[in-house]
Amino acid sequence: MNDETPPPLTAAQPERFSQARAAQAVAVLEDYAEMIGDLIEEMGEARIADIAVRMGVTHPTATKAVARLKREGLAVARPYRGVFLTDTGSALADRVRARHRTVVDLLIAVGVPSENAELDAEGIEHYVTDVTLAAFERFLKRAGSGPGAA
Amino acid sequence: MNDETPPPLTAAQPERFSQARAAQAVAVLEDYAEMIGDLIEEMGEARIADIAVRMGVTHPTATKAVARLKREGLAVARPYRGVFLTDTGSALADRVRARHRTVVDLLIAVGVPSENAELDAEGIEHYVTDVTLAAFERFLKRAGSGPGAA
DNA sequence: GCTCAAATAAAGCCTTGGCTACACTTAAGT
DNA sequence: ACTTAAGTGTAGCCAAGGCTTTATTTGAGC
Repeated sequence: MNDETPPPLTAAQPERFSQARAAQAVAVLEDYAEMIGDLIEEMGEARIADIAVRMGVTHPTATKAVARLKREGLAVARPYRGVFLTDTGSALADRVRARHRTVVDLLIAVGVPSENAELDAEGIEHYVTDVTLAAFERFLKRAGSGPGAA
Repeated sequence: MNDETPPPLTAAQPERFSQARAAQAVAVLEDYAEMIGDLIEEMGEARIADIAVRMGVTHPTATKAVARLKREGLAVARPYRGVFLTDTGSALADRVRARHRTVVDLLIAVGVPSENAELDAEGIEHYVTDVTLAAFERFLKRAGSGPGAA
């Protein structure tokens, strides 16, 4: 194709984008799982209506999301009853919550205003891999006792 | 609805998610624009086939993306000819590229291994708002001359 | 100048994640 | 117990962003 033509392709490996796309695919589920976990903790159960309000979507959209969660084995629900998380779903929610906090803390630590940190973290967190998260935690620990924390 | 029932809703404002969703909507376009910019710079023009390979998608998918770019006024293309960026598209590509670099640099600065930094930045960058980007730049400048850079 | 392969386009399908409109349960009030 | 409103569910639509399959166009080679 173009391999022998003048400029040699510098091979920006497409896995990058594949990975980003894959991350995006689970992002929404993560958000819903976390939100449902919050609601259960706060109100004892998570109703479709509340989920919808919190996520800023309409009821049918929330219903669809819950259906996906059920299909993935993350949630259980009986018709016209509340939604609950499975152990897997609950664990996911906890992980997501912890990661969210770490991301927010890191953003603040490097000087992002708190309000913006919360907002940006919502999108960013889904793309923070374990390695990066670990680095964030190390940095926070270091910055906490060390010099240059903002 | 639930306002008067026992537990008071702590109002996790849904704008957060709306904003994240909106950011996600332009993320793909940004990636394509940047990629096309790269290709033009490297090879003089951006062919559909090359775009597809770089993005890790099939040709029709690249074609569709280009159609979207054209619709948004970011690119121009004549059938069976290469794809080019408009001034707007070019400016977007430049902005995206710069932002990408800043995000990668920041990740590295806080201790994320370079390989992971590149990978994660691909997803993260689209959610970094101007305010946060500015904070990143400030941090990098400070860390460059200051103490605690990893 | 014809043939044929490679590149592009066009068409049609799938899933996700939104939406509106409508149907049906539940549960509350009288 | 009946009525009725609120909450859920279902159906059907849309756009995005993938895909495969099929047609068309280009342009290279003979």
